[in-house]
Amino acid sequence: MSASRQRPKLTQIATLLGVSAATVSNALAGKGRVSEEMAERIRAKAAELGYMPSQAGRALRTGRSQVLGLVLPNIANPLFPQIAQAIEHAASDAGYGVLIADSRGDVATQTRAIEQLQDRGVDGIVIVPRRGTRIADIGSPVAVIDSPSTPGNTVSADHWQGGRLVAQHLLDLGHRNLLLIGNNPVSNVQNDRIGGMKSVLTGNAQFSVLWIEDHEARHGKGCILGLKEKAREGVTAFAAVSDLHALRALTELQGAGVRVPDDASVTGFDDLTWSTAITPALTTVHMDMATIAEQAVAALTALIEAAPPVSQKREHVGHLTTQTGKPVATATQKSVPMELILRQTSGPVPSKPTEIPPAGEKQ
Amino acid sequence: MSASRQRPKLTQIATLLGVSAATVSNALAGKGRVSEEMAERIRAKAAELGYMPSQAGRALRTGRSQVLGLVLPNIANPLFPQIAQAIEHAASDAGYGVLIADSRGDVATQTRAIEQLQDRGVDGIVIVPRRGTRIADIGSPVAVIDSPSTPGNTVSADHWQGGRLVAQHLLDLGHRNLLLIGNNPVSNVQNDRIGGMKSVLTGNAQFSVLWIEDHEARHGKGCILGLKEKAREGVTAFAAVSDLHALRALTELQGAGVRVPDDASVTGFDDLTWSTAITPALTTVHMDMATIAEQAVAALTALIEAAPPVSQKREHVGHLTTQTGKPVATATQKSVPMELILRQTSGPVPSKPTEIPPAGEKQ
DNA sequence: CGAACGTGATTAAACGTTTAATCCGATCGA
DNA sequence: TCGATCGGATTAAACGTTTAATCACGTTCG
Repeated sequence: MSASRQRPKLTQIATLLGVSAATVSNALAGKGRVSEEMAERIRAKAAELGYMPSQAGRALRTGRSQVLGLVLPNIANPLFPQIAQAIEHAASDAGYGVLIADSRGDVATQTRAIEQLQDRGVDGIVIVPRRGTRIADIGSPVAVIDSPSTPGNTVSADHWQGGRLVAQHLLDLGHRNLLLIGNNPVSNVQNDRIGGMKSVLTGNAQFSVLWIEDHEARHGKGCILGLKEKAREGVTAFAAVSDLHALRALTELQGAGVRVPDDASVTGFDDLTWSTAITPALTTVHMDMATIAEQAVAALTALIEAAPPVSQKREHVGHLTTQTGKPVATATQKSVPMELILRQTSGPVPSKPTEIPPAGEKQ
Repeated sequence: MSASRQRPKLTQIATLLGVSAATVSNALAGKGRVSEEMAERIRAKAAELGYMPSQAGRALRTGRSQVLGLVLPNIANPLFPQIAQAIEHAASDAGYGVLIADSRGDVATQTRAIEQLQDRGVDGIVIVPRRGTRIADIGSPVAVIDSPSTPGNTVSADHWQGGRLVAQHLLDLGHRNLLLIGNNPVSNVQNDRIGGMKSVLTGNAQFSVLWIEDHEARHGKGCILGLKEKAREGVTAFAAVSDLHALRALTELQGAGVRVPDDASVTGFDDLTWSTAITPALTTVHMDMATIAEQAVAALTALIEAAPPVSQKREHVGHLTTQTGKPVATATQKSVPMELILRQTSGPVPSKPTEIPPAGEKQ
């Protein structure tokens, strides 16, 4: 069991079998004209030696690195693991590696991150843009994951439909007085979710919207949201646009003596990992990240294959390439349905008016 | 403002200035013998053209890709964002890109992920091993982030000291009856944390340990932990080895009518992003991931520089290279102190025996 | 004054792969 | 039987960079 001493290269296989390197390359790629018998022997030898092509050599020749860049608004975002994992799987399945980059929430850093990825020679970039940002035309193939209301080559979850889902669920449970909790109206995603919810809450259902950043701007960061009072005023369901806010609501209510789901229901969005780890487990709306990532990567690879490698003598220019040679973003708009995950924080509206213990909490 | 048409290459700068490509390369690298005047002109031209060297060409020649691999036990792990972000920063500062790989919790996948990274030509690998796994000698330079009790070239937080920190804090608050909550005793990290706590809890303080996986094996996954009963039996502090478990404990206690921190204290580990978003905010122990990542990357780059590129004719073998030519892992063991973050879930032990509302919760 | 030296630049090879162009026989059709 | 065709393999160039070896030339020293 001698450990692999040197990375075997094409010429080694070639000389060992008495053929040329080109033949070996062709055989392994299944491209040129190689006899089936020869091809078989070559594949066998390659397997025996544990041959793996040098990405560097290949990249240099083909102009393709087989690597995608993933730029995120903020790696520390709790949703990030889901995204990264899904993209990594999808990319890996498509034969690509994933290089990560962090915009650290900063829009300047975001463009810098993109440039750095390009310098590293990525073939394409998946961007989850900082909220409110639009991705201008950069030189590389790009796929954006955001919300369907983002223009450009976008794939995303159908946040609007997700909003409808959860609102309908609460309606079905009998709730008629809801509080929608969001963080910041600038976010396309949050707006879509809220919009979806609103679109269902017509007729005799009433609701109001609490934007946390507004509230904190007035009362200080990390302040109490005052949900207990809301509950006393008759709100029986708290629908947050993110599990994070749902968690905040849940703990604030529980700490104030409001029983969930007996006295009030709480729902979230995103199905973060810990949403089953809390008691009661959180009712939420799940993004099918696997599908989203798959579509994003598929769109990206399509773009990559369509565009000629950057520095290639193009003799007879195809009728599809633009003047600049940039890939024509086909601007596909795909949206993937979300799924309601029923757990324990949502329940039927209480029959009698909720009995909330008197005030007197410190802070 | 003509957009960069083609990626400029060395020879373009060279011909434009009437010198050879080698001189340009030397000037930009600051290596060979180039007159300061010439170097300046070259740098200016390079900047003007926005020249960026082709990683492919460089990698092929030097055998170095300037990319590190990051292998994680499970990308979906909530701690992952912190780790990934820190590693990405550190690597970026050191001039490296970061390629991610997911072991999906599976040990077989872990080795496969490592191999894939190697095939992609990474210069070194940072591994956060699946719990209980030992990283055997793979061909590449490796840095492991786990716990100090892991053998090999490791850097990690000082989980033991972190345990001491939080236990001492609870002692100082007057708690004498604690429940330590862990998930699985196989984890080095969790063991260290528990061990550190235990080491402080001597004398008249009593405690017991609850391993969640054991408990769930008996009562079903996601079951109630029975903390209310513990509280009634006199436990006043619940110290979890992870914020995740702390959150579970907190919500279970709150839902059962136990006031935190008035009736009981709860503490966690890791300072996950949402730990300030809950009410009351979670007292926890923070890992200095930035420093850990920095040290891991530093150790890795040192190893990389020390080891000769894989396929280089080594004529006069240095006296340091081993027979196999593998990098001699110097097996540094660095541990970075943790920091106690005081928030609202920990408070003084209640003066009178805790008044817990009667049982009667529905599951 | 010739040899040694130092400085600044050039030449050429090499990294490992892909691919267009080419070559060599053998087979086939006319 | 000759030319065209085709299958199967080879040759050679190219991708963009780095670097050891070399060169030209002016200076300095013995």
